[in-house]
Amino acid sequence: MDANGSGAAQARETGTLGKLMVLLDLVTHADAPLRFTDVLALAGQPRGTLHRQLSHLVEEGLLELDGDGRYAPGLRLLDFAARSWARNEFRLIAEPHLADLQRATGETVHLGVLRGQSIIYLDKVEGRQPVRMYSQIGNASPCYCTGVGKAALSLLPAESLVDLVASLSFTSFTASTHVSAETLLAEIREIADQGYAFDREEHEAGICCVAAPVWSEDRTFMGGISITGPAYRLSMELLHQWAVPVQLAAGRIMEGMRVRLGPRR
Amino acid sequence: MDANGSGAAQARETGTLGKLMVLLDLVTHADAPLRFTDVLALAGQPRGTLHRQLSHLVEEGLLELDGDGRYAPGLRLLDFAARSWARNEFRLIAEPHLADLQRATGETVHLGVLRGQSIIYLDKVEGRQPVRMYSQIGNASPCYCTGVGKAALSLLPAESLVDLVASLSFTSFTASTHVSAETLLAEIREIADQGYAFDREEHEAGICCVAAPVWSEDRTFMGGISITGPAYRLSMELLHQWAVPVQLAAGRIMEGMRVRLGPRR
DNA sequence: ATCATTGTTCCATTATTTGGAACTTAATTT
DNA sequence: AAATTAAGTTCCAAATAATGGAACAATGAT
Repeated sequence: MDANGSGAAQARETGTLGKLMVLLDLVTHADAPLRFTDVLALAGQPRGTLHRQLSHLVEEGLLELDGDGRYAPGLRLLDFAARSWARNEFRLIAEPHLADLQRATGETVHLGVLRGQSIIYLDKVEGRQPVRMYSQIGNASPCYCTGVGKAALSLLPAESLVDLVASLSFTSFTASTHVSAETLLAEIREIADQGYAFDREEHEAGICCVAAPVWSEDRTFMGGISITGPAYRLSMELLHQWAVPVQLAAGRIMEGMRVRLGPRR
Repeated sequence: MDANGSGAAQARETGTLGKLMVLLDLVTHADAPLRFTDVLALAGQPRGTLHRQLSHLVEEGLLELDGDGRYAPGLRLLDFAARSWARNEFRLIAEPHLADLQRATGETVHLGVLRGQSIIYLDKVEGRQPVRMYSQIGNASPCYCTGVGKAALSLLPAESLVDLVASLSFTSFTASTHVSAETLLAEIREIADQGYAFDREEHEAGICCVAAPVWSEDRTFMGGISITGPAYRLSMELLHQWAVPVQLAAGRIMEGMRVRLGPRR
């Protein structure tokens, strides 16, 4: 939970839109469709106001209201997302290099970028197992307990890093999850020196990864790529070996970005 | 073009949100990131107003503004969509039956629902080829030239059907695309009798399919499933044979919905 | 049948959005 | 390099939309 960047209910300077987005967040983050009364309790707004807001969201297809009067995320969001994804330049450039890395290692490869306090996964290339589409793509995961997340944090200038880390609220997903700013910052410094990051079962028990940072020159995209797999198969020794190919792939992606986007700036 | 339901620039009764969604549509439907001036020309609004609206959308992560001052769809949309998709009950119930159908035929199977004038694809199960994730899922396609779309239309009560068809603006994607309400309505009537629909290369040259309608009891979901493939492999004779298994799979999905959702109503 | 809960509509008040113009910055031309 | 033009940003009184309390309807439980 609290996976997305909005986190605390801070007042945003986005007027009417901000209020509606809070509601959209609320409904999409819920574990099941919510009744009007449920939303009422969560949103803490006057009934009349809330009713109109929800109506507008439904009218626009951002939410859906089923026959039982329960609100669920709307399918129009899928259409928007499909477009957003299909045309994303960072992903388009990275794609072949992710596939190469997958073939070289046989394990699952991810591409993610930092947005607020979260890593949003842009692509995933899996091995032979039947792919569960959408499974990871689009997912927002915390930056402080994922390989890509920590790699991304290592790209931030000192001040931004401290600010961002200070604003985190740590959830202990496993026994190894960072739960303090101090230990996290210490590891980030180490990652910045080394040029690669590990996830030692910090987000999900039994899953670990090695990641390298990737960024675009204009800093629109700051994220990373990772090789992920089950801990029983990916020893720390193996992950250390893979640090090199991950960094090389990251370098090739950045070179691709430079060639593609550089001339224009 | 005009793939989603919003189609004509009809004034929506959704106040501020509606105006912002028009902008979001505009930017996400463009073929490339748009400069402020481009959006200005397309939206036809005062500069000051537009500037604030775009700022709000960017602030909320629905749009992104790169270093060159170009607006692109925001990645926060991916997060919303991933949640919308992950929890969609219709898809969850249909999934195993889609996989069965894929195995039985060896061809690609789709699940889609009608939203406005568009079919939004909720799932796709492909054969052995490496799956291009997101490739079709989330995509909005016209209802009048896809198998799933025509199957969905055959579920509508006469009056709604006529209204919807009247509001369509036909684009001739191939030589076989319906371009008139009359021929389309005639085929829909036929489909309603038969219980299955074909796409004879009407949306994409060389691609055809057979589809059967699927709906939930409360009519929240009206759509269909299809077996799709290249015309050279899928003769009309073969598609006719597959009409039976597609209809059977559709029936099993609906039974699954009844069991899962029925008790609550 | 009655009461309690949930969901919807209404409207004066309040807050936000609007749009024109002035202003700043960046790009282009002379 | 200076002048010119275009692009992008900020400001504020007027227009518009959102708010929230209360009354109203629909649903469901006792």
